[in-house]
Amino acid sequence: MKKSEQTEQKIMLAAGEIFSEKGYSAASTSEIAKKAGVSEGTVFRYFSTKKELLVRLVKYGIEMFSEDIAIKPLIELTRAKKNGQDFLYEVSMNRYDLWVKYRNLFKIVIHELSFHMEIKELFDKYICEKVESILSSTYEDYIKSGDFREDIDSHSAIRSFSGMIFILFMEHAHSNENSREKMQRDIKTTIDIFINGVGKK
Amino acid sequence: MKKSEQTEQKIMLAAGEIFSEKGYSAASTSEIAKKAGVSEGTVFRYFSTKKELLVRLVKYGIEMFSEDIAIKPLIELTRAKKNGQDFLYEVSMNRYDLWVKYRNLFKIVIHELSFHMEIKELFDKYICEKVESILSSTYEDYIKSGDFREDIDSHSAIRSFSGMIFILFMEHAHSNENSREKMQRDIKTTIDIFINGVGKK
Amino acid sequence: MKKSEQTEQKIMLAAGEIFSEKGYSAASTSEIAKKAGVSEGTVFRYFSTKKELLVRLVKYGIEMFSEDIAIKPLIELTRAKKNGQDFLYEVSMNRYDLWVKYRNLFKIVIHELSFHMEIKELFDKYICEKVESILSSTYEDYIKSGDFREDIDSHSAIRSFSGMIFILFMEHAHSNENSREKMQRDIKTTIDIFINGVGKK
Amino acid sequence: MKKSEQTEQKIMLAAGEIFSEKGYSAASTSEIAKKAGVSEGTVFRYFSTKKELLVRLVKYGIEMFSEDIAIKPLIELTRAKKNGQDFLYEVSMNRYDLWVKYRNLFKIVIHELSFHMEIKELFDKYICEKVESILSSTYEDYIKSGDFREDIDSHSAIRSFSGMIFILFMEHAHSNENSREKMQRDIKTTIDIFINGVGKK
DNA sequence: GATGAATGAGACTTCATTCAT
DNA sequence: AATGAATGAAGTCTCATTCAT
Repeated sequence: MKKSEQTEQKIMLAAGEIFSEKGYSAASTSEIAKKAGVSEGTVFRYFSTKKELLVRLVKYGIEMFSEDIAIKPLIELTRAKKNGQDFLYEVSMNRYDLWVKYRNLFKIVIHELSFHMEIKELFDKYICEKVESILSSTYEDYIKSGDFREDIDSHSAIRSFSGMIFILFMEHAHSNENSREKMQRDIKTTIDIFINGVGKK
Repeated sequence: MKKSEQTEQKIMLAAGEIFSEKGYSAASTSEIAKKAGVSEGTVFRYFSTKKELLVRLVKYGIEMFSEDIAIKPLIELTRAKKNGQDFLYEVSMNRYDLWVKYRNLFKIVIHELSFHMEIKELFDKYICEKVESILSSTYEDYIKSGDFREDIDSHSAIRSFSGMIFILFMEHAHSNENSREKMQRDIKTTIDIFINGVGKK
Repeated sequence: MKKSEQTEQKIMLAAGEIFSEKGYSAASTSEIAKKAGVSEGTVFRYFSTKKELLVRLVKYGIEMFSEDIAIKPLIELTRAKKNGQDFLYEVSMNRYDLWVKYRNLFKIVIHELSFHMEIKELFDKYICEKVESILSSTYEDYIKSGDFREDIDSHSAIRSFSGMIFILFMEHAHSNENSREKMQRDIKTTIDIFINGVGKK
Repeated sequence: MKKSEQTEQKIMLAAGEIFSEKGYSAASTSEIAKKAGVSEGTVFRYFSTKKELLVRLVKYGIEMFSEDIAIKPLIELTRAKKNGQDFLYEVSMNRYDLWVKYRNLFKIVIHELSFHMEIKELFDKYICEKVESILSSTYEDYIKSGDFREDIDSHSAIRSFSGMIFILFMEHAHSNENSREKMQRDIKTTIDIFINGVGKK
């Protein structure tokens, strides 16, 4: 990696931490420069604008995330055709690990989503659509194979499942006791609810 | 209502709109003053600090919300003992109407939650706990009455249901086609999933 | 005069001096603020932009100049119908006094003319056209009265005369020996050349 | 021409364009470097300072101009002894062509004259004095030969004539319709005024 | 000899906050 | 009680200049 690329990385890394910590607009470029160990002028050599720093940072993060989400799980999935329960568990844990890895990125994206069109577009295009497309095709396989009900449209199902998982992650993010083991148990319960419902048979 | 209270209200109203529109830290007190139709000095007569304006605004909003959520539905609930499905539907639609009414407040709370301890505490204390306590006692009634499974702890169930509904609201907030009718249908589907699951019996 | 108008004046005055001394773009707002005896923030309360400060300053100066040039000499002119020689002398000396009074303004206008469209427009509209219109009508009176040649178009004549006077002012501005007496003599010589030419009869 | 001289030329050329376009102090060295097709570092290898770039550029330009003005016209003048009218016409058109050729240089010199002593000195020494000395000796020849009046001192005459021509050039520079033909006509009129005056005989 | 990455001082500008009126 | 003028600290950004490669 060239030196200039290293500098760019250092700046994006520092910006990622500070943006996620105090939000884009409360973060100052001087603080970012200091954390990155470069002068403020250098920040603007690489990113002509504070906003551009945000957008490039998110774009770069999402690209990396995109690779991680697209490649890794599909390989594991095709390797062993699992039942719905196990599949969802794998997907959720994989997402959880990604969540941990990309925690800062997600925090930034979720926060700045509503203030910056560019971020919303990246989010819609590279996260929502991608996740939906991966899940929906698999979901419909399970319908065809007779495991899942046909009278629930896959969009609603996926949305509901995503919401359950999303809020679970949030709870863990904001709580102190957030071990991987607890997460495993919580995910299993959540999937149980999703597949079997809470109603008594 | 006294004149001074009116002024305070005007300022909080204006602040609510601007905070929700561009975020707390990107909002400027001068813009708030202008929208409220008062001078900048006046803002600081009522709120010694921009941050205090945020906190008092959220506190006030949450108190009003608290009354709305605590009183209205409980009356309706006790009036007619419903089955779980109908109860959840009522609750969800009621929450949806509240969401619409308190849209700005929620947007602010969700955004500033992670940057301001005071907001997080208010949120935990007056929203999470309140909602959880209302729902969990009812939920356990349904367990006892044999409608719901005993092997799912009420916290997990409530969390999952909240997540499903939350993300549904989000989808509507960010989409263009967001009529009340569509919401009614979506909520019914979501409750169906929650109670019966997606798995084939 | 209200206090706020006083402040605005102080800032424009300071800006006028510094702009004329080192040019618009080499002048710094902090220096202007210091010279005006206000804080830098105050400068931007009155002029949202450094550029706006320049434009408003020029506009204001030109308006004052416009009044001075339009009203004063016309009164004197109508009072006593003079011959061409005396008329031009009066006009030139009047212009010289204005030049001394508006020295800074002219320096700024002449310098920034070519970099800022707004200034050029103000200059064309309020100085060139005004001066031309005042002079040309009078000039044509002299033609009609048989004092001046008919075969020189008034625009060329006025342009030539203005150039002679302009460069004379410039010489005085850049020289050390620039008394009013010397100017009077130089103007008389210049007018002699203009009316009689340098060629021998 | 050596390679290093070429580079120096390229930089001065680029600087000349940008300085004349937006003024010395609003021009940035990075822009100059880009336009010259060299790196920013290179600019500072050849010119230790932005200011030095300006001064050397002007010095170099004035030297070239000096040769052009001193050599060419004198040859033509001595070749054919003309009358005053024709002589002035030749000189003016020659100056006009030089003006077109050195347009950028003149614009820079005129603008920076009052902000940089070095430029003013170069201007006075190499342009004013030179032009004055060339013209004044010739002018006095015409006095002696009885063509021109003796009662006008040559400095005043030359100054007046220069002003007329200067402002004519300015008018052309700022107007759209600025053909060489129009200039020829305007110069002839101007000279007519200069020699014969506008007064009726 | 040339490059372009890095710097840091300083530019313009914003804004929460104070205070005389 | 209310105003809005004034502040000054801090923010984003620019740019001449240096220096390792």
